[in-house]
Amino acid sequence: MTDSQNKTLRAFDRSLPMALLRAREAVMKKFIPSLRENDLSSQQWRVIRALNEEEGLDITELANRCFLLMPSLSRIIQNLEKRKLVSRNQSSSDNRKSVISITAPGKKLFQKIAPKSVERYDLITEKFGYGKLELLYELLDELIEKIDEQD
Amino acid sequence: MTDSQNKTLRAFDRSLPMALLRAREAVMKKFIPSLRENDLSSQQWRVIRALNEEEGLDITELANRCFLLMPSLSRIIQNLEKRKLVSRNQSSSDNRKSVISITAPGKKLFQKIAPKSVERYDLITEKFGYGKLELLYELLDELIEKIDEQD
DNA sequence: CTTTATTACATAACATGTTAATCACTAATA
DNA sequence: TATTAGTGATTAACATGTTATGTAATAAAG
Repeated sequence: MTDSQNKTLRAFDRSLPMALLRAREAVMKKFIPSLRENDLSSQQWRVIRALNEEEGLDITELANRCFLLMPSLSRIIQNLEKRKLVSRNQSSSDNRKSVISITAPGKKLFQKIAPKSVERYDLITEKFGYGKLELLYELLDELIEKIDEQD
Repeated sequence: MTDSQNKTLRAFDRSLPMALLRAREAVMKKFIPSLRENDLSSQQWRVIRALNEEEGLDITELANRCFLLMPSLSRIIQNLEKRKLVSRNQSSSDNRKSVISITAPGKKLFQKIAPKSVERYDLITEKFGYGKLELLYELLDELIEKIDEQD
C-alpha cells in the first residue's frame, strides 16, 4: 500500500517544496558571504546582475528576469538608487515607464563580486559533477513545464 | 571555451539558485490556494504538519524540522496560539523550553487540508513521472551533501 | 558556591514576499 | 472628445527572512 493510497501525507523528507528549499539554501550559503561583504542581498545582486547583462530595462522586464514581484523590486530599486548603484530615467515613449540602468559604481561592484561567484559555482560543479548538474537543470525545467501545463 | 574559463557569469537560466527557486514556486502554486482558503501560509502549514506528525515538540526541534529560523517560528507560534490551533506548555525538566502541541481544532484543520495536498502531490507525480521525481529527490539530496562537505 | 559560558527563546530592526489598493498615464470605444 | 478600460508603477499592510541583541535558565569551570 502506497502513501498515496492510504492518503497519508508523506514526511518532510519527501516534501518536494522542502527538498527544493533545502537545496536552494545549501547553494545560497556559498554565495551569500561574498555578497554580504559588499552589503548586497541576493535579490539586490540579481538586479545588479540583470542590469549588467543588458542595460536600460523597464521595471516590469526587470521583475520578470529577476523573478521578483513588482512591490519588492520597487523597494529594491529605491534602495539601490539611494546608493547610486543604479539610475532611473523616464521612458520617452511611455511616461508610465521607468528605465533603470546600472551606474559606473554599480558596474565596478559587479566586476568585484562576479569572479568570486564564478569560483564558487565552479567548485559546486566540480564537487557535484557537471553531468549531474546538467541533469538537475533538465529535471527542474521539465518539472516546471509539466506543472504549468496543468493550468 | 567554457563560460567558466572566460570568467563570465552565466545567465539566469543557468543559475542554480534561480532554477531551484522557480521550481519551488511552480510547485507551491499548486498547494497555496487550498492553504489560503483556510487562512494558512505555507510556513504555518509546515508547523501544523510537523506537530500533527509528532506532538509535543520544543521550539528548537520544530525549527529544525520545519526548516524555519527561530525568530520566524517564534512569531508563527504566537500567531497560531492566538488562533487556538496550537498550545504552549512549559517543560518540566527545563524551564527555558516551551513544548508546543497541536490542539483539537488544529488537528481538525489538518484533517481538512491534508487530503487536498495529497491529491495535488499525486497529480504532480503522475504528470512528471514517479521515477523522475525519485531521481530529482536523489539529486537534490546529493547536491546538499556535496555542498555541505565543502565546509 | 560563585563566576562564566552556554542554551532556549524572544525581541528589534530592516529587507523581502504577498495581496490589495491606488495613481498616473495610455489605449480603446462610443 | 468624453468615457471607459487597461497598463506600469507605487504604496499599504501584514507575514516571513535574516542578523544582531537581549533575557532568563542551565551547565561548566574555578
